[in-house]
Parts: sequence; structure tokens; C-alpha cells
Amino acid sequence: MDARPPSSDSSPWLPFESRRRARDEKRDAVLRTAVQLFLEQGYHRATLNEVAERLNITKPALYNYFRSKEEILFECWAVGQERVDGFIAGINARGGTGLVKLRQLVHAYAENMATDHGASLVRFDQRDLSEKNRKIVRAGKKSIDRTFRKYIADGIADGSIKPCDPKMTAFAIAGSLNWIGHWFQPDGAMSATAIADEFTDRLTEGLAARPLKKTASAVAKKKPSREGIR
Amino acid sequence: MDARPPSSDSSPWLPFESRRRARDEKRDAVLRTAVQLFLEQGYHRATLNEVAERLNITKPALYNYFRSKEEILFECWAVGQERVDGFIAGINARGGTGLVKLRQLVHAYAENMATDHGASLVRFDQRDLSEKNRKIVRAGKKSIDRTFRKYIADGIADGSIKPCDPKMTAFAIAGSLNWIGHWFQPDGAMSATAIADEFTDRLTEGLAARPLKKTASAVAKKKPSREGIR
DNA sequence: ACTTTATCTTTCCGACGGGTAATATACGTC
DNA sequence: GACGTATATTACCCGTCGGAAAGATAAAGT
Repeated sequence: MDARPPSSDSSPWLPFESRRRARDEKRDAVLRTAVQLFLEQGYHRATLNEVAERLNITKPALYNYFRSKEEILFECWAVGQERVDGFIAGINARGGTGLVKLRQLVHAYAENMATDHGASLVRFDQRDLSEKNRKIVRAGKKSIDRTFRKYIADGIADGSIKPCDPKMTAFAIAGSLNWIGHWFQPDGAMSATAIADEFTDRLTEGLAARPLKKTASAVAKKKPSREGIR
Repeated sequence: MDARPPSSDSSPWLPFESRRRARDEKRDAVLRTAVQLFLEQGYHRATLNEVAERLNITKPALYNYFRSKEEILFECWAVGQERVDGFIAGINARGGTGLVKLRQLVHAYAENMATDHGASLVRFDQRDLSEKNRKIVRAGKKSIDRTFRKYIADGIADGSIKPCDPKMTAFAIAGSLNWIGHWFQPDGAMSATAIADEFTDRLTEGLAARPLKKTASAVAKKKPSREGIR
């Protein structure tokens, strides 16, 4: 419609210039733009026309990479889920007490929640998906929930965590973390890492069987870093 | 379309029977049905036709009580907000230490979150509202957030709560509570009151400056009741 | 009984947006 | 240089749903 200046964000389709690029790169660009727009406006208000417009292409061109709007939504979610699955695998691989694993999970999950694809895990509505994809999403959520509960149960078993109801505790912790996806703003006062540090301490301090050696972020606020959570 | 049996839930419009009732009663019935349907299917997927159908009337009849779908959405939200404003006023009137007030707020807020109108506070999307109504909603959310922060700050000032960042602490607590609106099922294993009891202890135990006299729900799980939170 | 008023129904419209069909353009390959 | 394939565009279809217009019905007042 209107003559827009080339969009400022990076799009592989610079208007009428070298067009040919790797297919996957373009697919990813669609997902990045879509997740951003879906979060910004909500899935239903966001139109494929606008997704396309931001990429300097037209709506039907999107159908070279996706079969439907719903598939785009699902793939946005899948990226976030894969990341979570990834760092959970890492935590499992490194091992440790239940408390240590829980703290790592909280930290990584909080940081993820501050990204677009992470927030999409909680801000998108399952009911917008096909039955098939909805099943996959439910399985993913269930898996994350099981992991939280397992680390808590592990911690109770190995004595690092005070006895409590793993289910309710997991709900309480996951609730706090998921909520980050609703209020976090990249340009806000606190960085994602700072928030993750803060939440890691706050959400687990009440659980530790014995007072834990204070982490960097809790006492000497000198260098908030991922190392602080070990 | 299809000949449905008279809906099982209570509707003031029983098909073709005594029609005249108080206007407000009908308006409320619309809101009850609408909030239920909106939560069930999501605002965009829910149609006014279906709202009307559940009430044994037709879509245009709704326009006797509301000017638009958006107005219905807003009013659903307003009911939940008024309840929160109500019990906050009660807590303020009764007074007490910051910790005591915070615990009452957590308990009441958790219980409210387990109701339809309560859940609508967090499950509806502001962006579906007109600019005017969105402003009102934002003010309401802001007010609740301020209350959480104030009680925490009060508690720090009067020594009942350990020093902490009121903003982050409020976010963490409110996140846990708001999340209830996403997972609570009336027919689930725990009652709303039981959940409220549980969350009241779990979310504030880490904050108390000195170990608080254990409440009924925390140790002797004999009678979970509202009195336990004083 | 006749009118008035509120309420409800039948019928329809118009906008919006996802998705498709037909077509054009450019690149790699022979 | 011609051809095939991938990728893009223009133009269009069509279902859905919020909302309006206009007509019907019943209770209430005179």
C-alpha cells in the first residue's frame, strides 16, 4: 500500500535486492517477525498481511514456507520449547542435588521467559492450534511441569530441600516464572539476567533444607552471572 | 439451529415462559454466561450467538443490555476488579502489620483467582478493549500492584518482613497467584480455599522477619479455614 | 380496547482476513 | 540461450461474525 522505507530490523528480503538466500534463513526470519507481532498485538489481531509487510513481501509468499497461520504459531512455540528441552537436558547431564538442579532450572527458565520465543510458551493460546499440534504443546508443558516436580522430589529425597508438596511448590514457582513473560520489557530497569538471579534466590531460599551459602547476587551484588547459581 | 433442551444452568430466560424479570438480573446472567464462555473458548473464538444461545435468546437481544461485545468483556473484568477493591478496602480498614495485611491479601486474592470473574482479571487481554476501557483496566492492575508493594514496604518498615525489594517480591507473589487463574479447575483435587491456605503460607514464609507462629494449615492440617491466616 | 414502551426475533449487511489460483520473474543447470 | 524450478506478485474467493434495521409480541397504563 503505502511506500514504507525499508524496515529497520533485519529482513532477508531487502526490497528488490539480492533475493536468493538459504531457505531456512528465510523461514527463521518469518518466525522471528511473526512471534514478535503475535506478542505485540495478539495472535488474532495480528494479520499475515502485516507479518509479510514487515518482511517486505506479500502474504501469499509466506505460504512458500508455511501451510497456514496456525502452523506459524505452532513453530513459534516449538522454538521456545526446544530451548527449554535443551537446557533441561544439560542440567540432567551435569547432575547434582535436587536443589542445585532446581536452581539451575529456575535461572535458565527465567532467562528464557524474557525472550520472544520463551514468552510465547505462556502467552500463546493452545486453543488456537489444531488438535494435533495442541497435543504436542500439552505434552511439552507437561514435560516441563514434571521436571520441576522431579527436581523438587529429588531434593526432598537427597535432603537438600525441605519436605513439601512437590505439585503445589512447582505450581507456585512456575507461576512466578511464567508471569515474567507477561511483564518483562527488554528496555526495563532490570536485565533478564538480573531478574533470573533475583528469582533464583527468591524462589528457592524458602525451600533449602539448610541455609544455602549465599550467592553473589544475594549478598555481594558485584557480578551477577550464571556462575552464581551453582 | 438444533433443538436444544433447556440449558441446565440457571438462565432467567426459560424458553417461552415467564419472561419479565428484573433488568439487572438479566444483565448479570449475560455476564455470568459470557465470562464462562470467554474463559472456556477465548474471547475471539466465543461468538455472541453462542452466548445468546446458552441464555435461550438470540444475539440482538443482548444489545438491550450491552452496546457491544467489547462492553460485555469489560464488564466481566469489572466485576472481578470490584471484588478485589472490596477486600482490599476491608484489609486496610482492619489494619495490622505489613505481614498480616499481605497474608490476608494473598489469601483473598488466591480465592478470587479461582472464580470465573477473578480469573478474567488475568486471562482476558487488555488489547481487546477500547482505549477508554483499557485505561481503566490498567489503572486497576496498577492499583493492585501498588497494594502488594505497599503491604510489603509496610512490613519492612514495621519489622514484620525481612528487607527485600518490594517491586520484585510483589512480582513474584502476584505471578504465582495470577497463575492460579490459568490452571485451577473447580473439580480438581484441591478446593479453592485449600489452595489459598497453601499459597498464603508458601508465599510469605520466606518473608517473615521472625519465624511466624505456624498456622493451622502449615502444621496441624486439621481445619483449613480463613481464620488461619490472621 | 387502544396505545405505549420495552423486549425479543427475523433478516440482512459489510468488513475483515485466511487461503487459493493464475501469473510473472529470476536463478541454476544443461 | 533455453528450460525448469523456486519464489514471488496480483487478484480474487468466501466464510465468519459483529452489529443494525425493521418488524413482532407482551405487559402496563389510560
